[in-house]
Amino acid sequence: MLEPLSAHFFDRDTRSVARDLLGCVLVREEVQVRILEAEAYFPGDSANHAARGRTPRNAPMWGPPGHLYVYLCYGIHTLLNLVTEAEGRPAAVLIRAGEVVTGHDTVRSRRGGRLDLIGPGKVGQALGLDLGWSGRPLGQGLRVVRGPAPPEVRTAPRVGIDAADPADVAACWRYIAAG
DNA sequence: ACAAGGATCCTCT
DNA sequence: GAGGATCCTTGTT
Repeated sequence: MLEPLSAHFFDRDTRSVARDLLGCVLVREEVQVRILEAEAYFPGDSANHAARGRTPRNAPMWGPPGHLYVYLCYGIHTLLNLVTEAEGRPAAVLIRAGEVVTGHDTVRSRRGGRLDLIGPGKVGQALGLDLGWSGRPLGQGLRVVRGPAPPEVRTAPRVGIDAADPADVAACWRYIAAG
């Protein structure tokens, strides 16, 4: 449970990483968040931010695995992605939901008294992330440690990607811890 | 330099 | 269940 995930963990198929991240725990200082839901975005995927080429924002997705890709959504929410696959292959896992393990008081103060972390903007807020975290390697302020795999994993289409190709919209590349 | 829009969340009806 | 918040990123002039 205390073993931090190495870059090696992220250096493989993004969908496998997304599934295996369920149950693992994000750790920043006293706050620990167990990952309950994640989505895979990988090379050749029209819903991927990287699908239209490299820009300053999405550049971390091309970088080495095990780094952060943080971006601002709707001007308000910081969404946390963990970069996967070999350097040069733009891919990442979006952390869509979690549950607070420790640091409840800190999360409440960051979240206006709330503790629920169902939704990617809430996860970023609970961890106190901003755009300055994008591109940083895991281990420098934020790390992920192994946790027990959930008893059951469900899959579903990804959320909020209606502009992508229909086949990619329909694909079940969202992984949800159940049970 | 400008305009459009976004891998969302919260409040109010 | 609808709508507003809010600001960065991007592509275009």
